[in-house]
Amino acid sequence: MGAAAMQTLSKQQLRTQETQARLLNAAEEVFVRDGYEAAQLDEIAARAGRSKGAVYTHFKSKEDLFLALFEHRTRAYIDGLVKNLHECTTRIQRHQVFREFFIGLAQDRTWPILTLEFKLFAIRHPESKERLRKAFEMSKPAQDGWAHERMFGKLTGEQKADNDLALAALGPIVSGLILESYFEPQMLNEQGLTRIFGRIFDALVPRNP
Amino acid sequence: MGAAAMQTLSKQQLRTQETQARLLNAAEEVFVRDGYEAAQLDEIAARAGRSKGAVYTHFKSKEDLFLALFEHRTRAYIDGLVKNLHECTTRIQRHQVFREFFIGLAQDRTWPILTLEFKLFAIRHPESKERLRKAFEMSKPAQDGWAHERMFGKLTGEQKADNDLALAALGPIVSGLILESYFEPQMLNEQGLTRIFGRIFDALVPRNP
Amino acid sequence: MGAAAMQTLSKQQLRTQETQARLLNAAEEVFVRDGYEAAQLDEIAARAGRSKGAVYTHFKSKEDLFLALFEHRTRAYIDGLVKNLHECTTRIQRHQVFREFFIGLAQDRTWPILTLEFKLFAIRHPESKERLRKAFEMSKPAQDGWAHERMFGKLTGEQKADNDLALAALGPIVSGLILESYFEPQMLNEQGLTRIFGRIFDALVPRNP
Amino acid sequence: MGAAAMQTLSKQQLRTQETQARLLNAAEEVFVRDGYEAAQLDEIAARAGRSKGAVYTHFKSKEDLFLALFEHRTRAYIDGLVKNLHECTTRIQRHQVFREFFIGLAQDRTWPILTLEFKLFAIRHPESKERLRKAFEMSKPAQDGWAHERMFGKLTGEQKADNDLALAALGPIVSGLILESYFEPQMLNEQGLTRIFGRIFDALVPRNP
DNA sequence: TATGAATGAGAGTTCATTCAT
DNA sequence: AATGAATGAACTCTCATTCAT
Repeated sequence: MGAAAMQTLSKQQLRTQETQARLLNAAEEVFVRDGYEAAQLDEIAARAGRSKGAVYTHFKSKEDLFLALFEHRTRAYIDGLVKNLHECTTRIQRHQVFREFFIGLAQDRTWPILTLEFKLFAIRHPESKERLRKAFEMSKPAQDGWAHERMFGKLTGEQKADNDLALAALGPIVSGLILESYFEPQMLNEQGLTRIFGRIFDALVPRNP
Repeated sequence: MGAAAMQTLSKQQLRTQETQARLLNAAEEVFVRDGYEAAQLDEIAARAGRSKGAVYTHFKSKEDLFLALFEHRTRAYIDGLVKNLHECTTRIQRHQVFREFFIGLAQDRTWPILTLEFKLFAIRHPESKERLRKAFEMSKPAQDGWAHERMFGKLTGEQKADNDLALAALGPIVSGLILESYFEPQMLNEQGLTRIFGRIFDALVPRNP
Repeated sequence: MGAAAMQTLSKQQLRTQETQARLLNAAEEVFVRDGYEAAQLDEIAARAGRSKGAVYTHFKSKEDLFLALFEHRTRAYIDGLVKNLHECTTRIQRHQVFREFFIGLAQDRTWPILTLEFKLFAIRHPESKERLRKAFEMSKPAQDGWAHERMFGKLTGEQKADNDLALAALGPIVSGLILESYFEPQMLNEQGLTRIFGRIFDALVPRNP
Repeated sequence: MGAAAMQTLSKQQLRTQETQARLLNAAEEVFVRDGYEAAQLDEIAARAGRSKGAVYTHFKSKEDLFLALFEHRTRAYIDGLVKNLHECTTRIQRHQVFREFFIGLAQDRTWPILTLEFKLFAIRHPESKERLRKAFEMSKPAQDGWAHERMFGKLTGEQKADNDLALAALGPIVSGLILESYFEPQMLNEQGLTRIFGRIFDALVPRNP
C-alpha cells in the first residue's frame, strides 16, 4: 500500500474518528444533563454537528452509544490514574497520588453523575449489565493486584476484605455527594466536597494498615 | 353531624384514601424499579388494581404523582425518626438513636434509591425543584434547632458548619452505596453496608464534638 | 292529592326545572363558545352550579343535551315570532314584523352560531339528523301555511318556489354573517350587519310579490 | 449545478412535495367531513398513504396542518381569481368575471365549508387568529387596490364603505348557504343556490355604483 | 460516511359515561 | 336528584430506528 493510499485512508479514518469523538462528547453532555431515558439522539447528533442518521453509522443503538461512552470514559480515567501510580516509587507516594485523585473528583461535574446513570441503567437493564460490569472492572484498583499490593502492602485476609470494601465504596460515595452538590450547591460547594472527601478517604483508607 | 353522616362520609373517604395509598405504593415500586422516565402509568395503575384514569382523579400528572410520592414518604420517614428522638432523655441516647437510624438504612432497598431519583429529577426539572426542596427541608435534622442542639450540644460556628456539612453528606452517601449494592451485591452486601455506614458515621459525626 | 302534597311535588319539580334550565343555559354558553366537540360536560355542569353527574340525571348523553338545547331554543324563538305575527292584522304589518325580526338577529350573538353548530353536527351525525330536522321544521315560516299565506298572499307555483327558496336562505345567511362579525368585528359591526341584513331581506323578500 | 445534481435533489424534493400534497388533500377531505376537532390524524395519514408520524415530519401539529391547509387553499383560490381578473381589459369584464366566480362557488362543496371551519377555529383559538387572518387578508378583493379600482371605479367614501361591506359579506353568505344545502339538499340544490347567489350578488354589488 | 423522510409502537393525557353512595 | 371516583377507549404527539439516496 503506497503512502498516498495510506494518506487517503487516514483521512477517512480521521473523519471517522472525529465524528465518533464528537458524538461521544455530545452524548456525554446530553446523557449527564438529561439522563439516559430522556436524552434524545436528535440532540446529541445536532450537538455533534451531525445528523441523527450518523449516530447509527457509528453505533448500533442508543444503548450501544451509551455503553460505548462509558467504556471510553472509564478507559481514559483509569489510564490517567494508573499512569500516575506507576510513576511513583514509594508506597507513600502511591497512597498520596490515589488520595489526591480521589479528592480531585470534587471538581468533576461529569464523571460521577455518569457513573450514577450507568449503574442505574445496569440494574434496570440486566441484559447490558455484563458489558457495563466489564468496563467497571478495570476501574477498580482493588482488582489490579500489582497496584494494590504496591499501594497497600501485603494485607491479611480480613484487612484485605476491609480494604476492598472501602475501595468499592469510594466511587459510589463520590457520586452520591456530587449529585447532592448539584441539588444543594450552597450547602455542598466544591470546598465542602473537598473537605468531606478528605475525611472520608482518611477514615476508610488508612495510611498503613 | 350524626354518626350516620360520618359513616356515609367515611365510606367514600375510605375508598379515596385506599386508592391513593394503593397508587402511591404501586408508584413507589415502579419508580424505584424503572426510574421516573421509564416508569409507566399503565403499570402503576394496574399494580394498584385501578385503571389508568384513576391516577388522574388523584394526581394531576405523572410528575405530580412522583412529587406527591416523595412528599408522602419523606413525611413518614421524618416522623419516625423525630418520634424516636423525642423519646430520648439524654444526648447520648439521641446520638445513638440517630446512629442506628442511619445504619439501619443499609436494610432499606427503596428509600435511598427513591431519593436518588428525586434529586436527579430535581436537577433536571428546575420548575419542580422548589416543591422537592421543600419536602427535603424537613428531612434535614440540621434544620430542627431543637433536635440539633439536643443531639450535638452547643457548637461553635466552625464546629456547627462542619457538623452541618457532615449531616448533609450522610443521606447522599447512603444513596450512592445502596445503588452500588444493587450493582455489585456480592461485594457490598447488607453486612458490608452496615460496617461501612458505621465507619462513615463515626468519622463524620463524632460523639462529643 | 292534598295541597301539601302538591306543594311538595311542585318543589321537587321546580328544582328539577331549575336544574334543567341552568344546565341548558350553561350548555348554550359553552357549546357556542367552544363548539360541540370541544365543549366539556364538566364545564357545563360547573357553570350550572351542578356536578357532572347531574347532567346525566336530566339528559341521556352529551348529544342528547345538545339536541335538547336546540329544540328548546328553537321553540322559544318560533313562539316569539309567531306570537308577534298573530298579533298583526294586515299583511303589511306581518311583513314588517318579519323583516324586523330578521334584522334584529344582527344583535343576537348566540342563536345564529348555535344553528351553525347544529347544522354542522347534523351533516356529521346522520343518526341525529332526523331529530334536528324536526326541530328545524317548525322554525320555517314557509311551512306554516296559515302564516305563509297571510304574510305573502296567494302565490303562483313559481313565485312560491322562489319565495320558499328565499325564506330558506335567510337563516343560513344570518349565521354566516354573524360568524364573520365575530371574526372581523371592525369590518362587520352591528350597524353594518343591520344594513346588510336589510338589503338582503329586501332583495329576497319583496313586499308584494 | 449539473443536471445530475438537480435530478438527485429533485428526487427527494419530489417525494417531499408529493407527501405534503397528499397530506393536504387528505386533510382537506377529513377536516371538511368531520370538522377540526373530530378529525383524526390517523385517518388523514392513512388517506394520504402515509403513517401518522409522517404528518409530524411536515407539520408541527394538528393545528399547524390545519392552518397550513388553509393558507395553501386560500393562495390557490386567490391566484385563480386574480389571474382571471388581470386578463380582463374592461371594468364590465372584470365585474362579470367576479360575478361568475362568486356564483360558481355554488358548485364547490369544500372551500366554503372549510372557511366556516377556519373561522370557527379562529374565534375559538385566539392564539392562531393572526395567522388565519393573514391568510384571509389576501382573499379579500377589497384589499387589492388595483383590482378594486379597476373593478368598481373610483368610489366616494360612503360608496366605498358600502362596497367593502358587501364584499366582506359575500364569502360568509356563501358559506352559510352551502352548509344549508348540505343540510337540506332537496330545498337548496345547486340550481337553487345558483339563483340565490345571483340575486344576492346583484343586490349587493351593483354594476356601476 | 452521512442525510433526513418515513415508520410505528407506545407514551401521557383527556373526557364522556357509569354507578355506588 | 345529585355526587364524584372510577373506567377505558381514544387521541395527539414523541422518538428510536430504518432505508433510499
